[in-house]
Formats: sequence, structure tokens, C-alpha cells
Amino acid sequence: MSAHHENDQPSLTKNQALVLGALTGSNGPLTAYAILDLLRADGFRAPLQVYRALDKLVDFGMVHRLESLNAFVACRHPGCTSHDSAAFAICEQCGLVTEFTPDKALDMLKDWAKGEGFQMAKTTIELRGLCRTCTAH
Amino acid sequence: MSAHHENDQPSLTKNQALVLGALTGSNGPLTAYAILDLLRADGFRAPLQVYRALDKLVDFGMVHRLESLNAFVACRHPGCTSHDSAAFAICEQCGLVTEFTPDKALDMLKDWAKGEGFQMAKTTIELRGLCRTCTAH
DNA sequence: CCTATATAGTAATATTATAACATGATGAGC
DNA sequence: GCTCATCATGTTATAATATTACTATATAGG
Repeated sequence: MSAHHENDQPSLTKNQALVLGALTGSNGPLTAYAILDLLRADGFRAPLQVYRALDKLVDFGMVHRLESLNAFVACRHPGCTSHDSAAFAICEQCGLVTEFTPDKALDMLKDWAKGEGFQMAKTTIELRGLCRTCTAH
Repeated sequence: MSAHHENDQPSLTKNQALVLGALTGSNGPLTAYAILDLLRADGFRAPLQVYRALDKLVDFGMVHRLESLNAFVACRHPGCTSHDSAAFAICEQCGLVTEFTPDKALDMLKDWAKGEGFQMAKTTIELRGLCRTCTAH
């Protein structure tokens, strides 16, 4: 297996590719156990197979964990380089998840961190509410 | 039991007061099961007693849930009126949790939401990294 | 008193995540 | 090609977090 370097597309193992495929094929976030069920036909038997692949995919920046849902989404952020600072808007009605990069908000948070002497490694930003469509209805 | 109105200090039930006491007496976040263990001496027997009290306390804005820790903290934010938009910096070394109100960052997120037609009900903002003390060491 | 609502107790179970240990594949250096 | 270190995998069991379902009790308002 070739090593992963920053800015490379890491080559994925079979399990990692299967898990990523499940996520990219889904139109929304999936829990680890939902992924497990999707991949039983491919030979998956145990949660750890999913969790281990997810750990790597998150490391690679190809998948994000949604903390407030205990679920995972493939990164839809084209050309995104700062995978540790994506933000998500989650519709509580229809489940739609929209990824975006809140650069300005991140700058404000960095300012706070600087003033506080806090060395920021990762941010979790998740908005809950109603998407445009569900608001209209 | 008197009703809770916005801007009131709601009167708490016995269980709610016990759970809040456990959290204010702690110098950091507690999980629901940690709270349960602390309150066994007071007669708590089951997780649901804790979860039900936590639900109410979070409703009241007196307790926050830290999504990335599956844990809870008493609100330390004096005079805070926007309990749905607190932010937290979590030190991954020592566990210190610092609550703050990221007004500017929230404005940026509100701008994004407005442009997107997303009706924001609640935000989760959690920073992970190293606190000042741990950075120094 | 009657009833609607909120709170509470308890047992069982569902959901999410990890520990522990054995096995197999791969690549670097010799 | 062999050896070793490393990483990925498979499997079982278990831990940690959260909810469902059902019952009972209290209380405020009519």
C-alpha cells in the first residue's frame, strides 16, 4: 500500500473504498451501523470494520463526522483543503445536510483562540434548523 | 410546580436540582452515567432519571450538551440570554472546557444561513485543541 | 371532584463505540 | 528470496451512551 502524503489522493484499502462508496452513494449521512448493514453483502460482519475504515477516511479528510448526529458524510467540498473546519447545516425536518466552509466565522474563532492562548486543532460547527424547502412548506 | 416562562428562573424539581448540583459542583463536563453514579447516594437508580432532568435543564438553558464529548456542563455564562449559541473550547490534553459566546462568528453564520434560506434554530460550535497552560508545557 | 398535564420509578432494550487478541498482507532492507 | 516491522483485517466480546414502554404519583385548573 502506498503511503499517504498530504495533498495526495491516498490509495484506499478495500474496506476503506467500500465504506467511502457507501457514503458517496448515499444522499445523506449514515451511521456506522447503517454502513455495516449496507456492506454485509460485501462481506462486512462487524462494526469494527466500519469504524476502522471511517477513522482513516476522516484522517484523510474524505469523510466528516457529524457530532450532533453520530453519523458520517462523504466530503462534498470540492478542492477543500481545510477538512478540519468544515461546517454543516442540518435540516431537522427532512435531514438534508449542507456542507460549507465558514471562513469568516473561522477567522473570528481564531481571533478568540489567539486572545485566549488556545491552540485550535479542529472545529466542530453544526447548525440545526430548517432548510429552505422545509421553511417554505 | 410553577410554570417556566422565558426570562424566569424556573423552579426545579428535586431530580433537576440534584443533576444541576452535580454539574455545578464539578470542575468539568460529566457524562450522564457519571452523574448517575454521583447521585446514587441520593436515590438515583436508572439512567432515565438523569436524562430526563438533563433534557429539562438544557431546555431551560442552564446546562449545555457537548456533542463531541457526549457530556454535559452547567452554563457558566453569566447573564447569557442566547443559550442556543454558546461555544466551547475543549483542551484535549487536560480536559478543560471554556465556554464563550462567539457573537461575531455567529453573525457570519447567520449571514450564510440567510443567503441559503436556512432557518437556524441552534448552533453547535466546539473547538478542540490545547489550552494556554497545556500549550506552554 | 375530575381531568389534563407533568414528573417520577423501573425494567428492558436499542444504539453507538471500543478492547483484546489472532491472523494475514505488504514493503524495506538485507 | 528471507526477515522483520508495520499496517490492515477478522472475530468475539464488552463497554458506553441513550431510548422505549409501562406504571404510578402528584399537582394545578376547571
